[in-house]
Amino acid sequence: MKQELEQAVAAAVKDLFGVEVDAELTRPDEQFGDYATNVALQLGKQLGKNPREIAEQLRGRLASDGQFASVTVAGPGFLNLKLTDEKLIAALRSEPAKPLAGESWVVEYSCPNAFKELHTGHLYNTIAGDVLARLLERAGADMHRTSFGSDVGLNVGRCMWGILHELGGENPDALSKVSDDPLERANWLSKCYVAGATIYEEDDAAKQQIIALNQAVYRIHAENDHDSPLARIYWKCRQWSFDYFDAFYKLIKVDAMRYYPESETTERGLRTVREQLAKGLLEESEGAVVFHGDESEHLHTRVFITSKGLPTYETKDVGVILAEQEEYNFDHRVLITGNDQTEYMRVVFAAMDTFFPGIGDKMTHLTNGTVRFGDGKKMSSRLGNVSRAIDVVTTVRERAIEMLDDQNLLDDITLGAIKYEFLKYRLGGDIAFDVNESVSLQGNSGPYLQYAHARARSILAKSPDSGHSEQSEESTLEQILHSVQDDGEGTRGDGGLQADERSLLRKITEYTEVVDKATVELMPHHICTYLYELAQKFNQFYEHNRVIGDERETVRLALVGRYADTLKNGLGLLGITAPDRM
RNA sequence: GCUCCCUUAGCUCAGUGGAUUAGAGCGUCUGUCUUCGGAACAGAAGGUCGUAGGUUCGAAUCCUGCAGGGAGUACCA
Repeated sequence: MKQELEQAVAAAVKDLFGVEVDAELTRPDEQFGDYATNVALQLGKQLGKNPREIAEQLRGRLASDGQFASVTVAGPGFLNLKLTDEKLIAALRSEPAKPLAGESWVVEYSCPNAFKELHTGHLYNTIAGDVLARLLERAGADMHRTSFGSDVGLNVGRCMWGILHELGGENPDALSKVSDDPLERANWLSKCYVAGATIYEEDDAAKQQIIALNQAVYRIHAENDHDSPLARIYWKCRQWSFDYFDAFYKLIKVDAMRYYPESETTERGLRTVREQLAKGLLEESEGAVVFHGDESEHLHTRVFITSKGLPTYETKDVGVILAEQEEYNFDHRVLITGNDQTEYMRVVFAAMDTFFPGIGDKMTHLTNGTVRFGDGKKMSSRLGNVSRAIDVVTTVRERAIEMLDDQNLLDDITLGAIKYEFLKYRLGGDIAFDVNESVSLQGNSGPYLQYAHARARSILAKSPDSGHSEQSEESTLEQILHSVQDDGEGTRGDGGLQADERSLLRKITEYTEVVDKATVELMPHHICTYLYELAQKFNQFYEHNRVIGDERETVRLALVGRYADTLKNGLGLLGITAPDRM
């Protein structure tokens, strides 16, 4: 709809002044109209004419075109366009665009390391990634969700030390004493990790053991050892970690990702890096293989292979990117990490683009900020004293239990609260996660919107033909059109729809524009902002207008139905359920 | 030191070239209502958009300096 109108304005400009122009429409304050454009101001300079005169001429042309109830010139030359009611109703037919149809997209997110627990940063990152993937998928992309983490390295050595300590040696059978529950197993592994990490700092003998264990794990991979006691422990606990990831994703109801363990991608990265070294695209410096970032672009130098011959994360990242490219032949890859990796990733992307010219344009790096809690305290990622993802879920769930009558809705509300609380902030900056606010039923929260939805559904349930409360789009549309025309006899002069009805309808028609914007900008928070405004608009309408039993019941029911569907769709895009009752 | 990011109401945040009153939520204060789910609605108070300049018909939004905060800055991830 918006695009169609923009073309109409551009055509009018072409007709009158013979110039091509990108007529961009914005949504002005409601009192000014449904859309506004500043083309006249743009043209003023170009044509050497007074912008107001240009606007006046355009106004004349557009006013006669039939789809506008009014066209006005305001201020220095803004054009405010108000659609006819018929046109506004017709706008309900437009759907969000599918510009990515036929394209292969990879979104890489979550990225937890094996042998460790997911912390709050992972939770935020996972929820953000899940929603972005869903937005892109809705836009038509052939979507591939991936995740990348370490299953080798010093942190694994630390954990293995703790495991052996717990088991009393290389004693794989003793693992049977650990719980069967994936989440509890993860907790057990985490305690082992903390024990190892602590003693690594404090005891030199243990430190040497951990270093040896780390090397042993590399050997297990190199020799494909599945038989030695240590190998049996390693593979089993690694699998526990993977099972735990899946269990947690299931718990928070996000789609599973294809997980690339570092051990699977390192070799490819290493091979590639050595090839690039041979080509002269990387350099040897002080015994290490490094990439010198272009200083004019403020890129720094990073080590890809250490002087000891070990691959760094840079090399492993090269490996994953290539693995994803081979597996999915992506047209675009979106990576989401914490914002401390911004500069690091710029160098890796620049290096990749040097190795494989053009691939840099196919990759986008997004970041999520640090999560703070209500008291403003930041989390430390050292030694395991981080705030765990599971603790956030548990805490919010406890609050939800307190305030909920129907405990069957516990998952819906808990996850709605958590997801919305993370998603409502613009992606990139640090955020404050307020447990109390997240579960609040008033204010800008997930449960508030879920409630707003349930409230509307209950009205629909009271309607005469409540048997099919989720009517097809066409029948809803037809109903509104029909009713406007029928009821219109007396009120035709002021346009069929009453002010409050029109105002709600106008807001509903913004939905597709907001979804498009959120997708193009990769910014899900736009949807949150919009849904909240939509709910407020509905409350205003509902406060002042009776639905059931009113003579305008048919129109209003159709509006309420359309509102509820829109809210539900929007929440669905955010991965939040919309129960019919609460 | 250098590089990048951030600074909008008491708190948490939207708004990132457009206007007529810079918007929300929470908190504070006031009103409405014998409720189609009031978990609502209406209103008030609260901001020289960190600061000083500049560009522009027009700046919270772009540029520069400064202050405060954060991150990164070669063998960690």
